[in-house]
Parts: sequence; structure tokens; C-alpha cells
Amino acid sequence: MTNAAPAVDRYLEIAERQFAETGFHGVSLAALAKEAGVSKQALLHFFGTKEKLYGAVLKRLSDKLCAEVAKAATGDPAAGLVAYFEGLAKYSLERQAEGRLVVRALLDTEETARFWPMKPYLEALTELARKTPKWQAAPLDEIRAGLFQLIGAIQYLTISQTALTGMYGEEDRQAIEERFADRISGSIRAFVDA
Amino acid sequence: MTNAAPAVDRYLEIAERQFAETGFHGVSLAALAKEAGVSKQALLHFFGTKEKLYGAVLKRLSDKLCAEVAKAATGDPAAGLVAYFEGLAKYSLERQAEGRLVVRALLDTEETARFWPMKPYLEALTELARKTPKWQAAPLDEIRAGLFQLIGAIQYLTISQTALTGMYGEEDRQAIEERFADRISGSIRAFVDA
DNA sequence: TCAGCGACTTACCGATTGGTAAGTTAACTT
DNA sequence: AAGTTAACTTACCAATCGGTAAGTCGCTGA
Repeated sequence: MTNAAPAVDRYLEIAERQFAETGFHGVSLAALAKEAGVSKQALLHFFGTKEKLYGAVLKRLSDKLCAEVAKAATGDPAAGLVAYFEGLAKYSLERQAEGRLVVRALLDTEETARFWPMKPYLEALTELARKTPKWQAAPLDEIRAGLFQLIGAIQYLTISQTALTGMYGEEDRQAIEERFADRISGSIRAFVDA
Repeated sequence: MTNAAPAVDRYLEIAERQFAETGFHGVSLAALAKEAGVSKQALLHFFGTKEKLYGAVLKRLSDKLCAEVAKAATGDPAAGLVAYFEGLAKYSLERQAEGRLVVRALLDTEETARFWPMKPYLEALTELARKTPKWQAAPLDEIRAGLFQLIGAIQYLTISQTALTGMYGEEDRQAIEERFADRISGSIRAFVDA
């Protein structure tokens, strides 16, 4: 059989960016098709419906995030966690699309949804934290609460960057981000240290 | 002149809930009109366009948030800040719509927008923090970074509640939230204490 | 060589979108 | 009593929405 995977992945990339920018309802198949340089029926051919396309985008993102956590889990758990979160905070600008999409997934996934796209990612992080001495015997709630505090703060800043630049200008935004990264650095160390 | 303020405010309330749930692009004037029990042209009569209606919703939310901060700023600044953030974390479930809307405002407001709906709210919080002994002489970036870390973590949990319930069930969600509130309590105290 | 299939295309569809135009009606003003 | 205005309504509209139907075309395995 022929191989359409590269084209499909390119469509997913375009869709990821557009969905991150304007959300599920803000994106039209026509707009996606136009940017991809194909007819919208090409997209429907591969993904069936707009919803399934959105699902595929989220699944792909989830896999990417899980792979990153897996890479951070190869060495010492505590050091891996610290490095992972510090990287997340430091490169939040470059990863805006990802962050926006994660937040949109949280906002737009209804309770009746069949699948929770970000669950594997959260569980991978929880398992990694569980491997540190400090959290070995802790209740799950406690780990999850701590992780949410870290992830939440970082992702929130990530999605706020456009607004921050608009409100205070690019220089101030950058200054805030640097201070913020320092604070996160301290918080993640406090999180893993006994 | 006659007084349409109560009706208008009711429309804004309905719009706030719908925009919080599905975002700007996910809401149609027809759906809003149906819930309000009027024709969609009634809404256009008062607000002109859908965008202006959305703007009015965000302005109203911003005013609400600012009023709350102002109330928290009447006594001791440090105590006020602690009480404000603890309340935010404790009642995050009841304030889901607000939180979702704030996040959507951050996601959907483009850089070319004329107004940043949440700016007054952020600045009110910054000024309040500035009045505490610890932050009196600190650079603005530092205060803003710290506030963002707190607000971000709380709002992130707020918008994640549906997902958390879906992933882990209502009991676990509640357990996470309680642990989370404790952690935030510690963080906000650390933020204001010298 | 030719049947079959995967990767598309053009042509089309009914429903819905935000918005305009032109009333209607009741209350208030003068 | 007449006129004005605020708060709506019904009747439309072109554009766009997601999706279906029915091909076209080049590659591939038999």
C-alpha cells in the first residue's frame, strides 16, 4: 500500500496550530484545507469528521508530551522532574501552541467525552514523582495536587504571553517570564526535596 | 428614559455562562436568544455585534473581579491578599464559569485588540501586593511573576475540574482540590511573609 | 494488461451563521 | 393629544458551515 503518513502528519501539524490559536469552534475545515493547499474533502477523506481530526490532533500532542516525560524519566527521578519543569518554564514562549492546545483541551472536553486526551501525560508525571524518595509513600491526591500547581502555573503563563505583551510590552513580558522561571525553579526543587 | 438595565444584565449573565462553556466561536446569537427567550435581534439591538456583546461580558467580569479585590484591600494588605487567594482556591468549583472565562479571554484576545479586559484586575492585585512590607520596594516584574504563579495555579485547577472528575471521579477530584487548597494556602503565606 | 485501491478532486447540499431592514408596540415627554 | 423614543419583533439575506456523492488519476500487485 502507498504511504500517506507524511501528508497526514503535515495536516495534523497545521491543524494543531490553528486549533491552538482559535479553538475547535474557531477553526473551519475550509481554512485548514486552504493552508494545507488541498481541498477540505482531502481532510475529510483521512479523518472522517472535524471532531475526529481534532481528536487526532490531541492524541498526537498527548503522545508527544508523554514521550518527553519518558525521556525525563530515564535518569534520577528527582533530577528528571526538575529538568522537565525548568525546561517547560524556560521555553514556554516557543511552546505556546502546545500550551494553548492543552488548556483548550481542558476547557472544551465535555464530561461525556469518551477519552481524556491529557490523562496519560498526567499519569506519566505522577508515576515519575512517585519514584522520588519524598513522594514514595504519599497519597496520590497529594502528588497530583502538587503537580497541578506546577503545571498550572507554567501553562497559565504560557497562554498569557500574548496578553502580557499587549498589556506591558515585549520587554516587560520577558522580564516577568525570567522572574517567573526563577520562581518555578525554586518551587519544583521544593517539590522534590525531602 | 426607560430602564432596560435589568434585562441587559440578564442577557450578560446568560452570555457569560455560554461564553465560559464553549468560547466565543462556540456560541451563536441564536442560542443566546433562545435561552434568554427573546429574538436574536433583541441582543443585536443592545450590543450591536456579537463581538461587542463579548466585550461587554468581559468588561462586566473584569469589574466584578476588581470590586472583589477592592474589598480585599480595605484592611491589612497582607491579610487581604491571603484571604483573597484562599477564597479563590476554596470556592473554585462554584466559580468555574468565571475562571473559564478569564482563561478564554487570555486565549482569545489577539494582540491587535484594543483593550485587555483583565488588565485592571491584575493591576489592582499588583497594587495590593505592593502595599505589603515585603513587596514595598520590589521591582514590578517580581510582584507580577509571583502573582501569576498563584493566580495561574488556581485558575488552572478551576478549569480542570470537569476533566479531573472525568478522569478520576468526583471523590478523587474533591480530594485533589482539598490538598491543592492547602498547598495554595502555604504558597500565598510564603508570598506575603517577609 | 488490467483490476483495484488509495489519495485525492469537483460539484453539491441543507442548515446555520452574523447581520440588515423595516416595522410594531407600549411608555414617557411635551 | 401628539410626538418621540426605547425595546423589541418578523422577514430577510449572502456567506459559510460540516458533510455527502460521485467521480478522477496514478500507482501497484497479480
